[in-house]
Amino acid sequence: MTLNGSAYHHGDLRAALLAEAAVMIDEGGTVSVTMRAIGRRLGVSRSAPYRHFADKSALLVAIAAAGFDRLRDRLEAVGAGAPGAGIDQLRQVGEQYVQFALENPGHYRLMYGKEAITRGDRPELREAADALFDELVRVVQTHQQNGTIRRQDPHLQAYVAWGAVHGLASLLIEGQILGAVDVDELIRQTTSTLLDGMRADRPSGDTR
Amino acid sequence: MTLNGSAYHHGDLRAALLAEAAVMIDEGGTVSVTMRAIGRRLGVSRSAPYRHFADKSALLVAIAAAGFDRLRDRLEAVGAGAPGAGIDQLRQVGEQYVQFALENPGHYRLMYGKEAITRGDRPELREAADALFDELVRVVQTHQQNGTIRRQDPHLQAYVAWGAVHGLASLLIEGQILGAVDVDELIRQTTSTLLDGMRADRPSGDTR
DNA sequence: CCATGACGTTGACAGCGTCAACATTGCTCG
DNA sequence: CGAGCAATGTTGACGCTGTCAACGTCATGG
Repeated sequence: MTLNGSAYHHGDLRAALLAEAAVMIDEGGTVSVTMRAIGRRLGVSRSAPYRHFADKSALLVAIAAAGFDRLRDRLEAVGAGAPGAGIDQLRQVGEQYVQFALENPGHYRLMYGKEAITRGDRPELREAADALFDELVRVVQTHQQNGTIRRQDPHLQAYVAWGAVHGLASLLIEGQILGAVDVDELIRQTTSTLLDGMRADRPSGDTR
Repeated sequence: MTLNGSAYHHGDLRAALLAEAAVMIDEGGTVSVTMRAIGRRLGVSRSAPYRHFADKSALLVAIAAAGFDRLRDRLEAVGAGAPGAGIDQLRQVGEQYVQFALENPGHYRLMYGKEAITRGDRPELREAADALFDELVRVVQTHQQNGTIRRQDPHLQAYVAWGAVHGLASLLIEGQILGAVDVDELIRQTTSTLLDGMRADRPSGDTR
């Protein structure tokens, strides 16, 4: 690969496209991301991006997948410090999850919003999302073993937890939560309620 | 108003637009909804819709707001039968919430996805969403009073519950939950965990 | 009975995603 | 070292979109 290249050949346009699109997402949301506009901002012609991504959706998929990777890294880092620690660690994982969404609302929306990403299954995206979920399952299993939470199908429990933090993150990002609510308190309350429920010795009511 | 009208004047185009757009949303998602396509399908010119909606976003807002109304009606209906009943009623509210999303994925996405709806605050949409949340708060208060769940700031608790069901619904709709998971069991597990957490006498760990 | 306003249509414009044809470059292999 | 090939970038074009302006057409109330 060429480091710089002439004015004609960009050098590393692929990386530049990803970076610029990411900036645009944070500035004006996925809606503002336009193949032509990215090119314009990078001083490149409108269809140069098509040398690196089959279509707009492929570009967005790459960015979304990278988002899943970053989020997974962040959650992994929580457990890295004190492996197998207790309930505070579980709580931290949940809080970091929501925090990530709050810090990168545009990215987060893109990761979960199928609207912008057409054309059925993009394996790259699926794998990145699966890797994130696997990390959640791992965390759940660890804390089942040390008795922090009830023993139970870890996949099921991981989905429940994922849903809780994702839902909160989503509501916050979409501006559904206004009023005089202390966001930090709401996050803590959510993780507390969730963990209490995951710790309870038996389900409320029968499982039918 | 005219009941039928000639071939020129449609009769009740506004309602027809809303209905047709709703159908299109369920068929192909919000992406497939196009001002021109709606007109085409209704045998009307491409800019006829602009006599009834200022722009595309206004049309989508109207549909999304109607969705919130329908969802609220559905949740209200759960409580109407046996006012103030116990934990089974609470569970039912949660399950009906998720069920609504599963039955109307396109609508549900539109209701919560700010992507398709531009131009800042549309009061119509905000009011509809607020009305839904108010209903959730009411349910929470009722069940606090009859001792089903812990007494606590009802708004906070309603947000937690909303987040949990919304998150699950969202993950399901976006196809994040695959594998050999029994969806019904997952829904039950989510409501069980949530309700256990809302019932616990004190938060896990201090509230800090 | 006719003017007026509500409703519908057509023409036009700019912006978009994307393809095809073409230009330019750097790297590889003889 | 030089030729050619593959990678990369550009321009032209097409059909689609949202939306505005100018223009028909109709039902209705004064």
